[in-house]
Amino acid sequence: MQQKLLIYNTLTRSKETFKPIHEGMVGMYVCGPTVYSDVHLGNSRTFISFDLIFRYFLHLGYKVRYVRNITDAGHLEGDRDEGDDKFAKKAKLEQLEPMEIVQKYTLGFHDVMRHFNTLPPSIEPTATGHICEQIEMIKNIIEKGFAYVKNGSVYFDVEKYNKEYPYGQLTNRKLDELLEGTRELGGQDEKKGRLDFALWIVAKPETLMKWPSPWGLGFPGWHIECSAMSSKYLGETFDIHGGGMDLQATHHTNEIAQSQACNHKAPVNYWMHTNMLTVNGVRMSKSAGNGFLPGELFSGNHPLLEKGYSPMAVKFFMLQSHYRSTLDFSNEALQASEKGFAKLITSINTLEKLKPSSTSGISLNEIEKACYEAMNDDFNSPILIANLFEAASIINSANDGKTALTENDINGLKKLMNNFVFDVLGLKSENSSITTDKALNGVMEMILDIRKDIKSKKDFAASDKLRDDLSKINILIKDTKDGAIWTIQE
RNA sequence: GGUCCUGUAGCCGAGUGGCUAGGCAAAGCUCUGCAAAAGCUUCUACAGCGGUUCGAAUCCGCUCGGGACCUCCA
Repeated sequence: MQQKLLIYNTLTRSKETFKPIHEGMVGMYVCGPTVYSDVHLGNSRTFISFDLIFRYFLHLGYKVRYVRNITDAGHLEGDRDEGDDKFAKKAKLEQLEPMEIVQKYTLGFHDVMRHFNTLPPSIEPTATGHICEQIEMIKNIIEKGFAYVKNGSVYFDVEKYNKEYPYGQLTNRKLDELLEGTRELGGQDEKKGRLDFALWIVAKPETLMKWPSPWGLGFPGWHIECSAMSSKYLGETFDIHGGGMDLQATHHTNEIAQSQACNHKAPVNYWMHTNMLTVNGVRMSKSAGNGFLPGELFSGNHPLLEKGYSPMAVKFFMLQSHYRSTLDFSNEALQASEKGFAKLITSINTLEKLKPSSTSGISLNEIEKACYEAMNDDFNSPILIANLFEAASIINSANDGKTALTENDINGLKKLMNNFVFDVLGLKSENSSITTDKALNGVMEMILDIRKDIKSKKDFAASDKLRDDLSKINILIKDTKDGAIWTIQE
């Protein structure tokens, strides 16, 4: 806890020493998914990155309130503030109630997160569950004079806001520059300024999801939900707000404006943004049509995939790059991670059978220190992993009898691997003979014993048949110099 | 057009003034009835051209690539 932790803050474009508002506690808000379709792999990367951050804070002993929302209303197809929201559109398409869409994809999202072994957030609030809070906040913004009502809709007045606060501070841009980049307002547009965005949108007769408000029936704009829910659960100013880099320019910029307009203070101390997953150098996204679904990746059922990859191999692949760098997706890279991950896990298993020696040939403290230094430097997981491979190499060397480890060393290595591989990185062993099924374990022990007997009589035909037959029911036998081991192939 | 980011060995990726990650692949070796694993060793790169410096992949300038945002997106 007394360690100096550096965090790259988008606001200042530099690494800053993390100082929580309340000693020993962290308030963190991360923009969650919009649940109108399946989350793809790029979305998953963001949540895996923040899972790493969440886990590291926990490991350091912080009490963390991690809020990650579910956007289940009010997210329009375009930014024109017209038309139906994404849920209603999808609902019509699939002939379902909007809330059936929400339920379906929320469950799917949770399933994916479970596969990736991410910890659930402390609170997972939904936009539809916080309509009152959003309406209250909009009322507040109107009272403060930064929003105006037009035909049942409410818009945020960006140009007025910018006279008091720097609107484009998060992307380091001035209002004039932003204005140049936007499209002309159509004649029928209700907005006063080109950059103005909707806080509340009037319902049309065909709108499915709508709520009563002081301005009539309607539904909230996209940005207001995060401001309303983050301030409700974390306070008017909280420690960390995260999300994908693509949210920086619009969504997060508007969040700051909304909160600042209400409370006259900055809502967030540290803004953290994760970078994009790319395919052949181009960002993975729904609109580009190059999005992989996690399920396709696990099964290998996709034209661009040579085979399936396990969730942990995919997660390890992501953790081998820094969260602020783009990461390019390819079969080759994924296979490299799959093997590297297996190597790391194998070394951890090897640790169990090491015999302690009376002398020590290593300096465990140095490796441990390097691991913490890596994570304290803006959550540098690639460097952490490099150090863990260093530890793996020591373990292998000890197993070969080339390095001496005391009992203390071995226990220290176990603790190190357990802390960083399982707790901080959130990885888990996938294929192993470690099963809770006592009967299966007993039977396998017997079979291997019998096979050992057969082999010692050099009846290789019989022993190979046993191996082949077992592999047909997905139990793999490998003969090592220390005897045979078995694994279940999933 | 505007605002930024980026170019690192066959591939993926850290590093941001001197100590030159790591993984995969490849080659050689060890172990080995076979199969499969596993282990060890080797391989030294920073787009190009200038500049600053005792010293640059790292700082500055230019050129050439790649990408993001400014429109829904994690």
